[in-house]
Amino acid sequence: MVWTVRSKPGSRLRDRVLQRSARTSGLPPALQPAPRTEPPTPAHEPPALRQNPRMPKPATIIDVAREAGVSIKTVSRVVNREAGVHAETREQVERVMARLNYRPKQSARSLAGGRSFLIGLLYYDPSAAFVGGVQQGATLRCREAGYHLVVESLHNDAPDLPMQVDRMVSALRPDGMILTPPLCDNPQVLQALRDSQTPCVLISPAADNPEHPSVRMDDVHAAEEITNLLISLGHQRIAIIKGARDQVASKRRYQGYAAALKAHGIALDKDMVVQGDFTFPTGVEAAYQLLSRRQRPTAVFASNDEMALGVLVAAQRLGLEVPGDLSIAGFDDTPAAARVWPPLTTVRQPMDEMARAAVDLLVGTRGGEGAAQEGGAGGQHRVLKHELIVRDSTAASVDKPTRARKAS
Amino acid sequence: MVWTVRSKPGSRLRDRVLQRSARTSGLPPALQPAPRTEPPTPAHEPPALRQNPRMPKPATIIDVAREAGVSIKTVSRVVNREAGVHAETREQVERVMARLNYRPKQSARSLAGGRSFLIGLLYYDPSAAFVGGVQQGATLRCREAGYHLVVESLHNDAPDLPMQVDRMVSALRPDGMILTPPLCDNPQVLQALRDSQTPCVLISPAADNPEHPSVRMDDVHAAEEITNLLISLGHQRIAIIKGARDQVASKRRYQGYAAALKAHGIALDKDMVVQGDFTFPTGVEAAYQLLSRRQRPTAVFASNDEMALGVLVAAQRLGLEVPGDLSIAGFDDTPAAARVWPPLTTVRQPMDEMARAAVDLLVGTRGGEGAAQEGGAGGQHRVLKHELIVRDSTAASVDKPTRARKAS
DNA sequence: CTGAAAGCGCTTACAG
DNA sequence: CTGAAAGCGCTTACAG
Repeated sequence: MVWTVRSKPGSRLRDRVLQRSARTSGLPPALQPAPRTEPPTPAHEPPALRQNPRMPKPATIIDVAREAGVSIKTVSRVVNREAGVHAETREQVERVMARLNYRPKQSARSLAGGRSFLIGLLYYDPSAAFVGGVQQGATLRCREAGYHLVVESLHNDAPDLPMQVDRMVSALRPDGMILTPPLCDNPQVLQALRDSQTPCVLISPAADNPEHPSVRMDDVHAAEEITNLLISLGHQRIAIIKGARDQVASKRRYQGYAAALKAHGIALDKDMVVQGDFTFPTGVEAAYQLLSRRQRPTAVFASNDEMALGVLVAAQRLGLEVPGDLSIAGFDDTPAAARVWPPLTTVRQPMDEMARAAVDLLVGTRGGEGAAQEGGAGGQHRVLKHELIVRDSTAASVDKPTRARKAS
Repeated sequence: MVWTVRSKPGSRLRDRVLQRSARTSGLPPALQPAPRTEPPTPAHEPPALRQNPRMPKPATIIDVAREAGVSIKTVSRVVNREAGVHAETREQVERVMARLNYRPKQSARSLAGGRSFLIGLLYYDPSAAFVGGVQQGATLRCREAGYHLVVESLHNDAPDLPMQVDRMVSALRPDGMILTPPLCDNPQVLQALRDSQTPCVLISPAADNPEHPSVRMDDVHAAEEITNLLISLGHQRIAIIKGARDQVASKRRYQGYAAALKAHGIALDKDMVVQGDFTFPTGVEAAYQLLSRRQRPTAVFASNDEMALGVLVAAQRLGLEVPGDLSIAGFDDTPAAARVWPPLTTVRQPMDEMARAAVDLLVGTRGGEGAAQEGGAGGQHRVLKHELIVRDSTAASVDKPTRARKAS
């Protein structure tokens, strides 16, 4: 069939610009196109929540382009801070964007550009202070970088874990994922993420994974430092309450404890090692055990603050003065650690910084240096500095004269 | 200018289907189009995170339509569970979707359909167990409903709060927002949300807002019940430790306490009322005050668990038996409440259910009944049932004979 | 330094 | 019950 057309069909862009202009043309009000009403509410939308239908529609890139007298491509360049835009042009566009209160729509950017501006955070135990700290750091860094954080709570042992992960990444196509323990060590989760080609960063994984970058702190070293502190205060009988058996952090903190003792020539006494599981009651229980020994410890290093709090409560109940009769050190620097009496000596995990670093790795901020730093086939492993927080729950041993007030 | 074309231009759809088919045509391998390589990595993307470039692209609605021998519109109907698709057609499409592992892309659905499938959660204090509980319930309900939860941490007193809110909603266009205290009572936040026409649900607001639906529990009644419990155990000198002055929950819990006393003809003794601020140390401090009175209370109702824990520690330190010498009741049912010894009698806030109800309100699940239920100009206010958790920190008063074991 | 065109993958609004 | 076309609001790939 032969068709004859009288003119080159106008581009869609031009049509739309014209159409929009008509609304503000000189037509008498009665002839102006009626404001678009909302489509009939679908059955699945609650009518009560539908809002004022004649609110002006948000400005689009086309509106900005028209007002600024440039092409939409140029507006796009300004929005994305691409180099190579005349300074005057840029300023003009920025002025119009501000005036129209223009905000690029993420779904359009995502569809066209392949970036979703979404970062996913996968976690297991929502009540863990650790997850909360990571989430906090991640949201703030995301905001700075123009991204948003989508959270997903998963059971580490759910049978359909891979499917849950797949559903999330397939629908949202996040630009990256942040995994916290124990999910960051779950092979099924990692495989699902690889299948979907989603970049991810592991936070405090059990072991460095060559396939994925990770961010963590040095638990061994921190535990060693805190034990050194106790030793430097003159303590010789230093007990440790170990954390949950299935968590790597437990093992690492114990390692640091043992290393410090060894370095100072203090024999590791089995009676000074009690198993806990990171909960308050096991701290209490362990303390009762330890404090009833013929040779009582003069200091206790609990593998986390919650257990340290248990030790504190048990000691006070037994009529012991802290730190007069017993020094107590924890790990984590939870909010409660600073609030109890006496406030706890502990280690602050840099959860916030770990999360920020993870986001940086994913969105590529200072990705250049970061990526070069460590090398490794697709994996770089950052170790962030922790902080020893010395408060009043630790003091010089009653057995020996004080040697120093603080250590490393 | 006059153009002559030899055929009606093919629709974009048909072109694309043909183009895709060509890839699997009988052409010798050498002539087949090369697999698309990733575009050169932009400066802002970390090279280390780019993945295998020749992974097959995910199936689109067009692939499914072609394989199933239907139009994309029909696939769309199946995906959205619209009525009016022949059963056989539906099953055929579903089979193909499963085989191709098809997942609709949310950015495309969002751009075309105006729904983002995103729900926003705005919170202030990330360490609050309350927020954690709400988030947990919200993520789970979102997953069930095919939505995702985007979290945003905001300072309630940030000068640019409205802008921060606006940036989020303008970029993401979430289908709804969930606000927790104190943000749900912040006029600036609410105004910004109204400006953007984003539906929102308030969780536990200070007062019912006629403009927005809300979900909460009945703090007054819960406090009354717990006080009744203590009264029924024979206690007459029941102290209360009030919560932070600026939180409505504090006031409501005190109201319930006072109401219960009045109903039982017990005079409100000013010496039995101490101000706290919801933190552990104020619980300890208040307990010392109360327990040093000439007329010591036999029971203490702390306005939250954290303060109740403080009372517990203080009591034990003073050599008092709990609950033998002193009954203690808290509020919140935090994880610690069940773990301390003795475990705390308290009230469980239905945070999970509140969050789920909020999501339902926003996505319109059972919106029909929900919306009709309460009426109100655009606002419906749901009050969910709390739960009185009676544990071992409360027992019969030593002063009076036991009257009952439980109340209401 | 700037722009015109095509396309991302869906849904809406119609038409039959 | 099913489908063809247009369009959502951007970015990419080119071209100049």
